[in-house]
Amino acid sequence: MKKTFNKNWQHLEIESKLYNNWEQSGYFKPEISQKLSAGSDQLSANKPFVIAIPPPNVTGKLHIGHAYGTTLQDLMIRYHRLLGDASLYIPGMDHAGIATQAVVDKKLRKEGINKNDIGREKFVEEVWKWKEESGGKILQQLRAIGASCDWDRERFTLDAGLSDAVRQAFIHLYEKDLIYRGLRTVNWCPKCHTAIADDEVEYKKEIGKFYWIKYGPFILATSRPETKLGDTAVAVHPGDKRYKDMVGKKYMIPGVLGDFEVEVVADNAVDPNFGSGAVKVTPAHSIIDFEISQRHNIPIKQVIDDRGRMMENSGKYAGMTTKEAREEIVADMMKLGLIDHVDENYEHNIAVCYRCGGQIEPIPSKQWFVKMKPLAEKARQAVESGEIEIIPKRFEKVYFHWLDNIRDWCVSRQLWWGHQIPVWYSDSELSEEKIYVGENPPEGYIQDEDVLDTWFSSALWPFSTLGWPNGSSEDYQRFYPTTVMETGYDILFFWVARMIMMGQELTGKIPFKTVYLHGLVRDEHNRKMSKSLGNALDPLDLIAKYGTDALRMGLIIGSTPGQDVAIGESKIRGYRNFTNKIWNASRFVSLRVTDGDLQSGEQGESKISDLNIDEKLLTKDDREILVLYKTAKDQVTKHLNKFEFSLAGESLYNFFWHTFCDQYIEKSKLQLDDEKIKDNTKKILIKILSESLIMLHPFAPFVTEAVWQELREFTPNLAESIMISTWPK
RNA sequence: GCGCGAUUAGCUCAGUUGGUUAGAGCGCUACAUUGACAUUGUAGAGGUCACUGGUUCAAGUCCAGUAUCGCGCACCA
Repeated sequence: MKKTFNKNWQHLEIESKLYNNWEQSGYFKPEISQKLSAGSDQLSANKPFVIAIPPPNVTGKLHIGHAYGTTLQDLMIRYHRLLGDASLYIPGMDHAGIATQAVVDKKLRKEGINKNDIGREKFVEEVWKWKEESGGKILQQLRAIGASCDWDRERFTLDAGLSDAVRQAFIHLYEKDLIYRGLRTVNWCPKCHTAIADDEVEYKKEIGKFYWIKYGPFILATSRPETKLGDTAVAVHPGDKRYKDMVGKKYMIPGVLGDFEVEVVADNAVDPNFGSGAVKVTPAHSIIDFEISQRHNIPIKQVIDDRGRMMENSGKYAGMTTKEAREEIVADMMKLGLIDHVDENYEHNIAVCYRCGGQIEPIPSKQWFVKMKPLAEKARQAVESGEIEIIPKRFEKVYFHWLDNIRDWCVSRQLWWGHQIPVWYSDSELSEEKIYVGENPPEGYIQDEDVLDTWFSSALWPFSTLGWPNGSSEDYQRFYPTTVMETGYDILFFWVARMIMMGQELTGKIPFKTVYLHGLVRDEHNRKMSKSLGNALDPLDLIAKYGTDALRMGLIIGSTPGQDVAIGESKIRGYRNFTNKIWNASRFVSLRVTDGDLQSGEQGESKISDLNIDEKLLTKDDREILVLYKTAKDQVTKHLNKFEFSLAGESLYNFFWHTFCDQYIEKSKLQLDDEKIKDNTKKILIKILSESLIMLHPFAPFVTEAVWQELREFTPNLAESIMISTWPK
């Protein structure tokens, strides 16, 4: 049966078929390169190239940022597969603790179900049900982007293997005294009803009131007068002469609930130039104040509870929200003449939860913390020594700064969805008197109710996905450490730094050699994409309209690591034109080489028996294109090896379109009519076309494969798929 | 307050270790239509590379400073 070439690249009909073929043929597996390398039967024949996907949250729909990251990852994987490396792209998803719990909670509420009525077990069951329904969609979307993942190795942060990894990691850290339980003032989100880590707190500018209050012998300022009920000290700077004689003394302070005693301490945390230089200290409801209290042995008095309401010990204010209590207390202080004056337009930052946007109420709470200092030192060393390279390099400075100022990481969360902490207590008060950390708790012990921060399991991702803690598992042995970690710069601290720390501590190795950080995707006017602006682009819409290849090229070309990328439909449309150019150049070559019909697109019968070009028959134009081709090929290879994807893509684009198509194909039209050099010209066309297709494949996997299959009809020795062909030497 | 980035064509951005006439996409102008492709081709217009100073035979690129915009971190008691 004769093949016909359409006039245009029909991405809609063909892309998913090609993807299914690839997946079924097993080309996505790293073992394919073993099969291909002739005569080699040992696994070590091909050097591994491994990327673990940044696992998308089960909650979400893939947005264009995912498409960008996935494209970069898949580009590297496909390039290395063509180089003959044993390339493994590990797919998976993240259970996303708070986010997922919130989504399912909301969904159940709509159905009139309160999670507290059905209880933990039932609720978690509901989340699993929801995960099964929603999770699959994301994986289909990754396929649509062309991600050549080995789906047999797909992992989920809450599956059995990874849960085991989390338990082993926790136990290891506990045994090495790198994780501990402590009562501390932590960032508490009353809405999510859980503690969160320092870096999960965001700050929002707000105009509020700044109250200058008469405070015994002091006048001092506060934006939160309601916390006065929990004050236990006043702090001043050690060098502040104004208060020198007062340090160490105790004073009775008049308050709305009667007088109370505070001690004056000197602490460097106080800025003598701000306010009056004297600070009221509320250890229970300010993390800084808590730290001051620890240094000076000051008592902690909690007056706000975990719902953000005043507690029993707050007299007439008990039960009020902090906001209500503030108004009442201010009014009462006015009456008592305790307010000196008020700044009405005081601009300050308020702490809000990164997840729900609700205001953070610091409260004292028993939580688990990871000791970060010892881990951070080694993590610093790995990058400093060059063992790990961060691209672009300037992020190394950001990384160092974060590590140098690190605080202990609060890893326990008061949620139900996640890895329950593998700690058991002998008594129901969950005191630490008798505690068991491990896997086989003694009879009658009660497990800690809390779960671990989502990022705790994410931190293990590069090795937990490969079989760790089973150090002798084949995948772990062969593919760990992974090669490249490609992700957004916005999660350098949340994720990348913690993977490095956990990798070093738990496996004794760095988890990856190169960190490639991409930027945020913005709209074509460089504005942040958002629902409210209505400028968010849906990658699936774009794929349907212009094809995956066009989207991929549009995202890659003209973008650079660490820098935000602006993209709009017009850019993608431009690259759609390019994918069509690839299709049509191939159509031309195919029809002329087989002596087919350019009108109908019907392929002819002629075949090429061998591809050896006769040097003696080369025309001036032939020589010229061969030189230009070689230059382009060297450029592209060089750029890809240096992670310069945009430049590689641009070189290819320009060579293919404006050199090969615009110049050589035009010249070849004359040569193909000359019997003497006709065959040689065909060979040159095929050589440059087929090799260009291979180089274009990581950028535009679908159209290159579609065309490759056409070329195989009449060209000897082409691999059964372009995916597993060989990068031109 | 500390740190980082950006400033290049009308718009959005590339520009690798300093080296001829500074590039791309989109947009714009003129011409070309049964010719692989109009999702095209040919030709073209459009830039004092934010500003000031310095290093150099040579600076968009390196150094110092200024301005504007953006981001991160810390703090705001």
